[in-house]
Amino acid sequence: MNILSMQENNYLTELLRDRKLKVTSKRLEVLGVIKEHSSAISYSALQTSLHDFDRVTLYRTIHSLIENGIIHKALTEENETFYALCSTTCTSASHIHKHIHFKCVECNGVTCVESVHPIQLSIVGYSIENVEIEARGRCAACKN
Amino acid sequence: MNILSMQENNYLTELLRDRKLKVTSKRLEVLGVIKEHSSAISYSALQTSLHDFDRVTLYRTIHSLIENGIIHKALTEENETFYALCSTTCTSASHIHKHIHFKCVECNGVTCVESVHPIQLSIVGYSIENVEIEARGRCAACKN
DNA sequence: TTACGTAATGCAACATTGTTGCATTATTAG
DNA sequence: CTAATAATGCAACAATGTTGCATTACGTAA
Repeated sequence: MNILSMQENNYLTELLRDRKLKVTSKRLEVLGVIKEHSSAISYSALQTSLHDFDRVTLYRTIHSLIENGIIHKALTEENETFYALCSTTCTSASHIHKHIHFKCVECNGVTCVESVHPIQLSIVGYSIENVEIEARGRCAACKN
Repeated sequence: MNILSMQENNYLTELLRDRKLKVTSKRLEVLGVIKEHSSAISYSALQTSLHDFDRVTLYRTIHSLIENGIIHKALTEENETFYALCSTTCTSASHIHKHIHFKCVECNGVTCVESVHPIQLSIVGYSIENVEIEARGRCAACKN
């Protein structure tokens, strides 16, 4: 293990310690793959990247990482689930994302992007706890 | 068949004819169930409501209804898929919804609601074709 | 550092939904 | 009414979700 991956490892270890989660090799593996990925990673890509990894362990690992505000989910119309690291402010109690999940119809990538203007929603008679926004179109790289 | 259900039937028949889809009993059944439901209906509820209905036929029926702008999909964090009738302006070419999919954390119902203010999104360098918004919270009935 | 309590993991098993190919049946246009 | 074509039913398989339980690994306290 080189210095770079050790630093990586330390960062992810802190992430888990902060949430009082046990630091296990499986969790570090999953987080490592998600973090390496520049954009959100699909479930199938995540699974493919993890060798000798029990499916149920992956399922439960993803769950606990989501529950504890370390990663979050993005859904697409095609019924794919994507995962990405949360911002550092997320916890199990406060798991709110202000960004948009953008799916590029060209390269099929999903990225978390900030909206130019803050988004304010209100619905008469309803109380809103959380809002998720999915946009579809062409990303900067595929636009031309 | 009473007069009410005949009218219902006629309305749904028109819906299919307008999109050049063959009017079949299976499609009318599916549309009937979705239309009866006051809010969006989950896949499992839809399947349960349809007796003696082949799973593949349901799958393909849903697909063609979506493709032709008759129904649309709403996704939830819990990986459930909900379906609801589109507004009358949807076609296969233009399938854009301006409303919000609201999931009530109390009654678990999903409803299509209009936002108080029009929603304008833009992301620097990206071209946006469509936007879907999912809100979570308590609906008017469950709020108190 | 070791031992213990507890949480994580691996395995088996099953459920749900997605998906394709192909033979059969029903619908629509003429 | 008939022919062309699309819809349906069935079989089969794939992907992901989900639970229970035995085993293993982690973290804490001494």
